[in-house]
Amino acid sequence: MIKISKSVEYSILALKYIADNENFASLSSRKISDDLNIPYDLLSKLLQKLVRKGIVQSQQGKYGGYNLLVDSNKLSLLNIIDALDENIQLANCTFDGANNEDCARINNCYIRSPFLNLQNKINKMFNEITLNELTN
Amino acid sequence: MIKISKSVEYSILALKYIADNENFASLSSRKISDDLNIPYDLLSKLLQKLVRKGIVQSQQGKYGGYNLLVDSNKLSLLNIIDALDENIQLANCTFDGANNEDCARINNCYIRSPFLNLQNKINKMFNEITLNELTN
DNA sequence: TTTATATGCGATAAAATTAGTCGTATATAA
DNA sequence: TTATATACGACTAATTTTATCGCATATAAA
Repeated sequence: MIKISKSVEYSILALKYIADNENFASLSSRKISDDLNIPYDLLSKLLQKLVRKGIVQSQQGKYGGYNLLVDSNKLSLLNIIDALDENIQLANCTFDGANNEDCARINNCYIRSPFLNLQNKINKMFNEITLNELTN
Repeated sequence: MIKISKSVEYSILALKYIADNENFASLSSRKISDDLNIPYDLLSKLLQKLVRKGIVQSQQGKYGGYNLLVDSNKLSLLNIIDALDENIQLANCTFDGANNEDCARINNCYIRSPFLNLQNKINKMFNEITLNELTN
């Protein structure tokens, strides 16, 4: 429990690798995949999502690849999680507008509100840690 | 991602329910299960684990049930997670003594140490929130 | 001492989530 | 024109989580 998905892990690894090679040619997903030992197809999809969210830029064709569009001191872990359409949700009901379909106990539940508080704290923590701080 | 398992959720619900009824007869797992809408077999096992860890006390036989052994102001979320043999492990490699079987990249990994730091922060946060604070 | 009602617990099954793969289309520099 | 890249939906596999089953043991009350 409380784990970071491989998608997020791979994305952090790749983003850092791209950031560190910004001054050279752009890195292809094939090269990132080979160098970091990340499954190629999976990585490609992650990078495509990051393109759509404006975090990286892609160049198709021969000698194509990816470049970082944002400052790695400003990109937070929460930003990355968001970009991959994931989220921090401690329980089925810990989001605005949850109803009985999400949890049978919701109407007289004594843990939902404290869980929401805790979730907010974790969100805040994840929003305060940047890509640079996530790597050494 | 980043969720609290049903086991932990059910345990918190049950522990609070037991705590609130401490002055009456001890609550049977059947009653807790019925009242809180938690699968009976699952809840029983969770309570059995909590007995083994000294968090609750059980009384078998007719009119048996469970009683809390610890102060609900001192029992932390981390204590409960521990008692259920779960843990906060952000990645496969974020524990002492992780090796190549846990991650192919471990020897020149630039995210392990920051992940460990983040994990420690979450552990600390979870150790500071008590059963009382987890309920309202 | 019998009975009803509890907990104890290993084994297994079902469900859900996460991770990984495949096929095909499109883009583009050389 | 060709080689090398990204784009992306559909699908499969693996893992983890959640739930169930069957049987054993304990004990208070009738």
